[in-house]
Amino acid sequence: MVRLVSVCASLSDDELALLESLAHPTHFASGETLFTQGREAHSVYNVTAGVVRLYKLLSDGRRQVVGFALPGDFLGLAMRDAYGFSADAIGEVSACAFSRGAYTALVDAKPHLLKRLHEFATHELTLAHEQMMLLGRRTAEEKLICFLLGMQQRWARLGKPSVTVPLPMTRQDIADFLGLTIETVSRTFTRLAKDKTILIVPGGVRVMNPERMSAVAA
Amino acid sequence: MVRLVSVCASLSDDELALLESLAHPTHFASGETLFTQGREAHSVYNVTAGVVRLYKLLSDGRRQVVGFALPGDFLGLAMRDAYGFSADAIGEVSACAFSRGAYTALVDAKPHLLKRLHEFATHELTLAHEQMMLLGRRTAEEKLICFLLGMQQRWARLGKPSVTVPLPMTRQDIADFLGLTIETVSRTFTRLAKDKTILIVPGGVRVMNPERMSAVAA
DNA sequence: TCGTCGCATTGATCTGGATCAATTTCGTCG
DNA sequence: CGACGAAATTGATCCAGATCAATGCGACGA
Repeated sequence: MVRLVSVCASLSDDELALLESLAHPTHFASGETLFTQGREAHSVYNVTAGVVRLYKLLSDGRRQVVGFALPGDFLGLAMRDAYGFSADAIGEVSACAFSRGAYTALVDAKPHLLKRLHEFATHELTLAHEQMMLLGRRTAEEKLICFLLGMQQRWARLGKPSVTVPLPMTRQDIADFLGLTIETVSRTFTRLAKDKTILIVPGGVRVMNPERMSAVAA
Repeated sequence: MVRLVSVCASLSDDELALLESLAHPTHFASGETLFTQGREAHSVYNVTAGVVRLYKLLSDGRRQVVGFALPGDFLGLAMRDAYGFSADAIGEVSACAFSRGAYTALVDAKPHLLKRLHEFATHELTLAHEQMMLLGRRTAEEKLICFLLGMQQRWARLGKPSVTVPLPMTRQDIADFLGLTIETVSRTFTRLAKDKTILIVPGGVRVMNPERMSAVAA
């Protein structure tokens, strides 16, 4: 198995062995559901390949995408009785599943690991605060640009630095992440492309004017 | 000292004694700053009395309030080099301060405490996801109603259940929390009062029609 | 090759909440 | 009490982004 990214990077060999013994490697087809908001939380997942859409629904169908999980990300950490959001695969996804029991046992036995998970959670919280700023106070163009730069940085931290940002999710997913409509996302992309700020390519976007984009993101 | 709420509830007496020996009781006057976004993170705080406004600023002055801390809440947990947001007192505030060194030592020494802090952080993350749903997908009226019900529940969990929700923060603070303008907040309050859904009283709001409010919050 | 089904784009119009602009209310201090 | 300043309310108007409504455009199977 590929060495788990992020959380396991600082573990000793015996801790890593223990972790791997408890992990169930799992695979999900495109569009398949990892878990559903409100259902009993049976497992925690560590994504090893692919992208996962995390979202909440309102009873009338309005959707808010709360994040996109990339390889290395942990899902379902809240670990109360029920999952707080739904998760499904965008394209093919591989993940390591830990049963709730295995997870809590592991956490109790290895404070070291708990510390890493806590760091991961506080980092997530920081990102959530930035997303609040974005949702509450930024314009459509700023939202799009911050999203593109954010995705580019995340891929870069995973060892895939590139001026071409892969966007495997649909325009609707992006709209629901940024609190916009699909039409506004599409129009804003078109406008940025006319500006020569970006170039729209199949499956993603090429960053053409990073200076201007960074300036807008401030 | 009053027994610290939430995090310390499940600690043994010796752990509690250790915690108290490291805590610096601190007091802040109305409007005083606990810490500022971007500054070096020297302390973690546990609020013991009063309400704290947590917010992020954009370079052009746009503000997003990311939360209001009530007694029992922990601030500055992210504990990277710099604070991720600013915090200042709404009215008089008392808090226990822990130096960064004391905090990390404590966390390393007491996995039990770390587990509690981690639970606290994951709960915060769940609230942050709900706030994203609110900011991205709800109308002004829904935002206001969810905010009022949320504050009511939080006071209730602290042992102050009441149909009158105290609102020590300004309309501007509420607007910046909900991603609205002060005028929209004011108008929406007025409309809800005309509906007899709420009654505006000095320093807060009285919930008159909880059924309708819960229905809107869905 | 063609038809069809999901996206995505583009255009026309509408509207919820923002912005601009006065008041009004309230808390505080001389 | 009366005057001042900060916060809140209310009204008039505007506009960014939503909504409504066609197309466009691959990918895929027959």
